[in-house]
Amino acid sequence: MDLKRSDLLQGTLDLLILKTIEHRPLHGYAMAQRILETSREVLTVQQGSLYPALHRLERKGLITAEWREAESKRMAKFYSLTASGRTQLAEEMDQWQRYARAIQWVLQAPEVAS
Amino acid sequence: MDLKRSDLLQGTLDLLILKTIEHRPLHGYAMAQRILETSREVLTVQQGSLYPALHRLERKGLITAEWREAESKRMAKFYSLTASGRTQLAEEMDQWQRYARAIQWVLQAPEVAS
DNA sequence: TACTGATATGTAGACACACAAGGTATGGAC
DNA sequence: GTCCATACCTTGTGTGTCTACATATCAGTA
Repeated sequence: MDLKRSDLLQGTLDLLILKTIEHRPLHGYAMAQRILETSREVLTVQQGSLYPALHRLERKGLITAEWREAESKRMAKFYSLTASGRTQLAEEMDQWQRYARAIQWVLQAPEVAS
Repeated sequence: MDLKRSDLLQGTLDLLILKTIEHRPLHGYAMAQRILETSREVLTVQQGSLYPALHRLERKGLITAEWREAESKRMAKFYSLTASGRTQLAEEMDQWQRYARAIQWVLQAPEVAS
């Protein structure tokens, strides 16, 4: 009924996840918080998007999981980048820059002379 | 089989189309050419994406079609923005800027102190 | 004791949309 | 007469995000 648009552009979630665990392992819940925080409250990652994405990335061998105790004293699944995950991250960052620049060019294209 | 990734991020095609006909009506085929050109060969709009998108936008009342003779002397369907299409364009440009900025923030987030 | 809220993980089903692959037709060049 | 660029279109498929739901633990509090 409402015109609610999807929060994330399809294809960018993987990039966000990989980037967020670039420097240290995090569990899913913390990733979502971290992304919300670093995006200054703009990007909300839904749990129904996050967990399937994590499993997908794990199946692809880009991240690995390990159960550890979180700060909260509760067990949580910490994910970290694999070597190929790191390569993938670099590629996806590159592609994003390229893509965003291209869109920008279209949006700023000078009006054509009639 | 090949790792061919999708050329366009889902959700951005409408924006590209609306922007491309902002200042003058164009037919579908020409839009694709124009987007390819203004994006400096980065963004390729497939016909199988373009035409359904045009029909979608027309159904939503954001654009209107009119058969006219093209430069090529052949009949072609020229699309132009409606008033609500113009509003939508402004909104989508806004949202894109907001979104791209947010991604950028995540990608440039300073490493957390351990 | 029972409750509430934040933490933490997960699944099932719906839906949107870009894609590949196929098709039709016309006009100009050769 | 054949080929290519132009111009339109549809069908089916896959991917990925969303909503909604289910489960469990722990801390604080009434």
